[in-house]
Amino acid sequence: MASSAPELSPRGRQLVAAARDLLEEGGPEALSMRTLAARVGIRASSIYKHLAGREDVEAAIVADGLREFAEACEAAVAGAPDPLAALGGAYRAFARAHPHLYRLINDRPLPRALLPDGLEARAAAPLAAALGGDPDRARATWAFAHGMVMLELTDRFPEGADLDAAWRSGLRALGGAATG
Amino acid sequence: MASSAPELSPRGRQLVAAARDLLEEGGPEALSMRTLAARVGIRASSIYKHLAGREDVEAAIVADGLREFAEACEAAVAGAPDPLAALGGAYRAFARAHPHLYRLINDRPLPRALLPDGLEARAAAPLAAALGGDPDRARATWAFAHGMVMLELTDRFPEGADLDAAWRSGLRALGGAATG
DNA sequence: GTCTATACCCGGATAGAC
DNA sequence: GTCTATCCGGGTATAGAC
Repeated sequence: MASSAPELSPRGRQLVAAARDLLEEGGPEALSMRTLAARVGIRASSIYKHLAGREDVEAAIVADGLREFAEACEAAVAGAPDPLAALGGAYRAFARAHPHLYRLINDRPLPRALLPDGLEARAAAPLAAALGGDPDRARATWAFAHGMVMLELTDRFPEGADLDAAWRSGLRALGGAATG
Repeated sequence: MASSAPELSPRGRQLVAAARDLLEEGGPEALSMRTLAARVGIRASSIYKHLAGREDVEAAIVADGLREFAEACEAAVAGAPDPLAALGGAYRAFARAHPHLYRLINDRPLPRALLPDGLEARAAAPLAAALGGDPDRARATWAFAHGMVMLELTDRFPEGADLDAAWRSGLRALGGAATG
């Protein structure tokens, strides 16, 4: 079972926010204890009064990002005529707006022990609801969305590929009735 | 246009093979110029007589791995009654057998300038053929396979999830006729 | 809580002797 | 082609003064 993340001091929250900014601006290489300290005007050694280390910093960013992602998905499906299409659009939009954050969250194992209880399930719920209770189809559709986003972010599609059309084609196929 | 990779000396080939072993055994962190040199019994500085640097080493591993992947896909579809299912099985089997190699190849931009001409296209051809000329559906199916593999490798599916069933569900949906 | 100073580890890469 | 020696950079983390 996941355990709730510990409360952070104001300075701790400031550090996490600055760390996220550094990550989103310059990718993982841009986020080091030294650069993070410099961003908030202290020394690297002082960070350890507020956060246990780099893993703690990253886990806090993941928790914030995952919550925002869940909120975006919930907002997208609310009242949408085609929830699956709305969800796909929100998924892709989040990844394109926050590519480094998306990869920090989704491209490696989750730091589950450092995340708030229930957050992972909350993020997964809208897709499960849109697929109407077929968990295999929901997982397949999640994989499709994650794969589309990762291949786009890593520049793997050929020049001129119509990614909107690929999204439509995939969601149309996967959104149909599951037959086994 | 991609340019052919330069020929390697026997020592160069030995270094690339050793580098791939280190990667597959211990992941990216296990592959450094120093560990690589130690593996073949020389000093790190001597590597630079055979390879331009780390990027060169990684590109050579990618080229070898991508060729092997293409061969595995070609073998899987040859004479298979259900080419798409065969391709899916070969795709997942390769990723599970070589997780670190899979990620080196597929989880970041390709070093196209250092790869042999035509290799990227060769690796993509079997899937395009299995999807019968619908490029959008082929891209969607590629994304599905990549997503399934990445989510499995990064331990993102819930405990007890039936991944075989998710693969079947996704491939069945995506393999149907494209309608738009 | 922050500082200075420091320690330790790792990495990629180069110069020049042999 | 290999070596030694070295440089530079990065990272995490700690001790002790203030």
